[in-house]
Amino acid sequence: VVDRRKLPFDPIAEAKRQWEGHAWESPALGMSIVTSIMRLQQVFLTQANAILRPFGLTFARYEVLMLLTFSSQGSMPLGKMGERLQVNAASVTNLVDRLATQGLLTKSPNPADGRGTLAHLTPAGRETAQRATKEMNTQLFADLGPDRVVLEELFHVLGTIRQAAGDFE
Amino acid sequence: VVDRRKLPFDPIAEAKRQWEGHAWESPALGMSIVTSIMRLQQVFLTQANAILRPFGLTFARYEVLMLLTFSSQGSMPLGKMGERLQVNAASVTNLVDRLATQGLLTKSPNPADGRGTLAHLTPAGRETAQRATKEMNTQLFADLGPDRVVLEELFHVLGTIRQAAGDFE
DNA sequence: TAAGATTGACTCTTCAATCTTC
DNA sequence: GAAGATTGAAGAGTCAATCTTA
Repeated sequence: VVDRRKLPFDPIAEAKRQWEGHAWESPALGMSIVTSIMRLQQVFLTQANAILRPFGLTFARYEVLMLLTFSSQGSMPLGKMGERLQVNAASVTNLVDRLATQGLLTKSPNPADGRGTLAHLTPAGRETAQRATKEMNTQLFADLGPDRVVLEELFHVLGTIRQAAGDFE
Repeated sequence: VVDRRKLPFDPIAEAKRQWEGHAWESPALGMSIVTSIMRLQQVFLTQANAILRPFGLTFARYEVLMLLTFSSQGSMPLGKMGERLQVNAASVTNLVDRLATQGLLTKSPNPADGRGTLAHLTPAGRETAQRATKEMNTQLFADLGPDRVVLEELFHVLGTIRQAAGDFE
């Protein structure tokens, strides 16, 4: 599984230099940050999926499970889940169906809306989410590198950019 | 195309509060940052692909083109491209084949290694990359929201995290 | 044996089209 | 008509297995 070899230099910093040398001084920084985000997402996703594999989960399905865990009744309409997770309705259907097949949640018609569907966490789903979170917390979330103060500031800046990009109001 | 509706609050900040309320105070910040990165990548990717669509490109293929643009000869072995872009060899094959079909690059055996393949930028490829970059610079990279000083610091912190995650040495 | 590249299977994502119900 | 949900198609990513050459 050593496919993504470690480079002896930062390829994005190198790209930034190239950009600055091609009369693109101004957007070079933005390009570097967008590329860094893209790369970091891949790294995190790979690590998360490796941690979640023993539980039969992927990061996308883990997020669905955690969303239900945090809901008051352990259930939620599919449309609301899509809003919260910011994913397409088609993705929600796909993820929920897989989790239902795994017995981690059940689907049922929404009594409040004949068009809607409700996803409801099963005891097995709650149990799996709990155990998976323990691993995610220790193996991925606990230590990203920089210290707490820097990470607090980072979270704030990322929020500002997400807001500027229209992710929320 | 208004599928990803804008929420009146930040769903990740909400998740952070939930995390902190479930005896996971310590990893809550790391979870929030990982999730923010995941979400921001989706937002950037969607915007980038919308900008690149008129050129018949996707962000992944655009990166391949730009890498070749910056190489001295306009050509590079596929394996080296995978290292630089930090993507799987299978992805490189796929992307290069698509770009070759579009006439934006050509494939040829590597004279220095009988096992290898070289991708070489065509004039059309160089032209397309140049025009696409103009749009990417003005529509995406030029203004991410925060001012220059904050973005410089952000780029540095992201680099630290990528390094801690083993993206480069 | 190891490295470069390719293929096929699987997951996740979006988009477009469709069906049912409000 | 609009909203909730589903389906199918296309793109991109991983992994595992394979083929060829060093």
